[in-house]
Amino acid sequence: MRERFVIMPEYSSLEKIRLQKLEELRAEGIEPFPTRAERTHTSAQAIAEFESAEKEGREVKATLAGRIRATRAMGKLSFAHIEDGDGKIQLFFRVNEVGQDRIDFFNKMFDIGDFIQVGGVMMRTKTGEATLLVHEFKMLAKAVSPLPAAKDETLEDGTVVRHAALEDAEIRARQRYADLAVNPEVRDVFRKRAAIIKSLREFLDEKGFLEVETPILQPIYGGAAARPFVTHHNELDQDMYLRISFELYLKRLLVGNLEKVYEIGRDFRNEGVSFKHNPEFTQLEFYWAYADYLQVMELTEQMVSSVAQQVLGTMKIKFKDHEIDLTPPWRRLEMRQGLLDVTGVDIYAHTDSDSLAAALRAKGLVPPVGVTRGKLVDWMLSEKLEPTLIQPTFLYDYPRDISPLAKSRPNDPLTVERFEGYVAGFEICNAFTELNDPLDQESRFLEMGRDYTDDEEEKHPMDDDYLRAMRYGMPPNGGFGMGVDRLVMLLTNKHNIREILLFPALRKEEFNSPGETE
RNA sequence: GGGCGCGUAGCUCAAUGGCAGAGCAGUGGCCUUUUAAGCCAUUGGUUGAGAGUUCGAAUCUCUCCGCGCUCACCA
Repeated sequence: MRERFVIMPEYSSLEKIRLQKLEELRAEGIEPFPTRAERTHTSAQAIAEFESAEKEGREVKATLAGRIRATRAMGKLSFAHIEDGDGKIQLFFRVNEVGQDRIDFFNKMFDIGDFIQVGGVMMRTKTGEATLLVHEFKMLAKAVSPLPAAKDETLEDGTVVRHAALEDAEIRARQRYADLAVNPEVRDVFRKRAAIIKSLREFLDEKGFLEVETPILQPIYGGAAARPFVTHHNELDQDMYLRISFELYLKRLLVGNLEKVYEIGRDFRNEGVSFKHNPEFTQLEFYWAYADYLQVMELTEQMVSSVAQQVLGTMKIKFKDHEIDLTPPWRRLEMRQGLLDVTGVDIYAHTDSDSLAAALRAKGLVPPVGVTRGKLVDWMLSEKLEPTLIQPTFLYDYPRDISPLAKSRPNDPLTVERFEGYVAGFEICNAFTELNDPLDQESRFLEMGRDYTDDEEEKHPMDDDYLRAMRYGMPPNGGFGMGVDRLVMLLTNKHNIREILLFPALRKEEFNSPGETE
């Protein structure tokens, strides 16, 4: 199979016309991509200043810069809307101010999508719209390819209907630049995303946590059960893994007497892609010395609700058909009880996988066969319980055998102090009282190694350096991990991770030449 | 990776075996307060790619490419 990138094999007819305009501009001595631009006001600033000035009968001069989104040419008049970072504003070109030649020039040479600089005076049109009456204008950047421009229609009741908007999911994701350029609400999603991350950071900073950066390229991966991406360092001549979690490095810092640490960054997992999974995703983890999972629970509900309050101005959010209230305290549900409620089976009464599977089948359920007890519990959880957890819920106390880095409950070796936070039926975070006994940790590594002998990549590899660190002494601590993308989905009411990632993972663009197949 | 579905003009969509179309965008013309501006005219297509069935394929079949949904996987 021959591979190559698709590099716009040929210009379309629309593009050829625009290229011709480029040449004509240059022939007239006009640079279509000038080096510098000027601007005195954004669209919103110009309108705001005009609205206060017009009461006093004061004139507002403004130079604006932005992208042409619509034009309406009428012979001796032209109207246009440009859009900048603050919004849209109408331009009014009139023969009185600029002369017929410049009107014709604008109509002929300027297309939707072009960047323009306009200087003039603010005024109000007959229909009452605050508008810039243009005295002078200048091309800032010509768009060679037509933007997939939409038209906005404002109905009587003020609602805006967008016609022929770019909707193709593939083009929107692949050409996010075009999606952002024509769909303003997409820009808002990413502004909100930035605000959420900033707010998380501020919350943790304010609580005295230290933000740190740990290696993305790691000689040994760990901290989660996931397949890693493998790469190679040439000079060191060794394979490296892209991290699947931050956990083991952050906990090494507790050994180093840093008591409260966190990191927000990218994790990489070489696994399936779905509406809630991307191969690289943003994770928040923190570790808190001398705290346990109950304290982490309280901090979690404070953190998530305060982020919502700060970013959205409310703790009551909408997600799909659900009205969700993030106000603390959140419901706390012991996992054993939760599973008993939805399946009628008490996992504590069945301490091996055969017994538990039999009990489930006796209730008419169809659990997967040939798996560990931990996996059976996981199945009960994800199939039966999770979908019912719409309002924020902490599910707590998990089986030890699916939690190799969590600390057992005192006097209950089969159960660990762990919780997961659920909202809208999906998991947003995972936390536990961290295991800090180096000898116990070593035996857990060995245990996990045995469980995954068939699948080399997924097993927890022994991390000798981590054990060495633990042997110096690690304070008791509570740890926390949250998929930031999931939180962003929740707070923006987007139901696909692709909607809240600027550049989600997609197959490489390539094509087979006619007749050539593998 | 499995199952189901989709792919038609720059964008949004029609055409279900019988001449590939519409609106917007574009191009030419008219128009001094428009705002999906309007009116007249007009350009634009390898119907994702390739093969097959048929007198005839956007439409039916197969292969491939891409995307979506879903299952599996996934702390």
